[in-house]
Amino acid sequence: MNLESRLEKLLKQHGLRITRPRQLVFEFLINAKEPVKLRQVIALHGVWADRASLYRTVKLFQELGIIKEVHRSGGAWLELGETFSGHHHHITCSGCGITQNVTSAKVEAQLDEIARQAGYSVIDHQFEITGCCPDCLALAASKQVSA
Amino acid sequence: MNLESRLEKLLKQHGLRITRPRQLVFEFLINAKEPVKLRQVIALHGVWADRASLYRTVKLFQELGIIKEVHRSGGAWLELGETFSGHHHHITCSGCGITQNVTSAKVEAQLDEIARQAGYSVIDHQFEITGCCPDCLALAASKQVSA
DNA sequence: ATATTTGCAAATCGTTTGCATCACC
DNA sequence: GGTGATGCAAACGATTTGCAAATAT
Repeated sequence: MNLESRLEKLLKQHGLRITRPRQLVFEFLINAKEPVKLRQVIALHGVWADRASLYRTVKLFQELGIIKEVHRSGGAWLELGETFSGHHHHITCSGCGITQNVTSAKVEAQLDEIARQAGYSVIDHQFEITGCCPDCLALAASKQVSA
Repeated sequence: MNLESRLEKLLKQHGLRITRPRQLVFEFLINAKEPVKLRQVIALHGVWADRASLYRTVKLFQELGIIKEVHRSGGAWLELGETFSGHHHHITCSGCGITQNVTSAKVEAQLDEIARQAGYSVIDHQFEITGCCPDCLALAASKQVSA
């Protein structure tokens, strides 16, 4: 089943309707392929939907788990929830700003272990890596040579 | 050297002055012992300093690395920078809200490894664990028995 | 003495809310 | 027909800014 159909099904299950602003925000998130700022979503205002509806949609989607908030430098970012995008974490290039998804069973297990040793029962975890991506490293290297 | 002296030294190095609002915010962060919301800092307004000065101080401290922003659910939190508090990460109890610092060379190394395998040079990383702390687990267990 | 920082007030920005209208089931 | 969602406009809260007065070095 494609993502759009799953959205419709999920909304219907909650007695909610499929409307233009909701489809719009969902499409936007799918096409983004990486976390976006709330501001970018609200920028759809005027052309396609009202500001208030966009805010309401984002809030609703968060409650339903359709949208997940990612916390990292620069504040809060939005991406499709795990139901739609799978469990993952991020690595972001400080040069070009591109974010890639990463997964690591090893780290997940280790984080659980840390918590367990401190006597906690684990509910959730997250990690974010910042670095310089291969493309930007290559670019920096080539500039060094020619300089 | 104590923390206050180090603050004074750092400010002087940048040609900045030691003033009441700055001391106030710094003291507040030291006493907090865990990350605080910006709102809590601004709440010092009226009694001890002006709102605008508090905002300005927080911004300045972030630029100087005196204050570090921690990003996690609930938005942005503030704590003393690594120069004053050392490198660490957090585990937060979803029950009582208390945050403890955690360190793990193992996880740090694993995060570096993930980045390196993806061809990145690592600049920074962060992780946050959410769980239920020993105290809250015990409390929940005792309630279960008596119910 | 003088450059910096403060406190105040006004301006600005982002977000939420009330309500009448419109659309879906 | 009735409920739910929208769009608009007004309200709200948080943050920033200009400027004269106060303060630290």
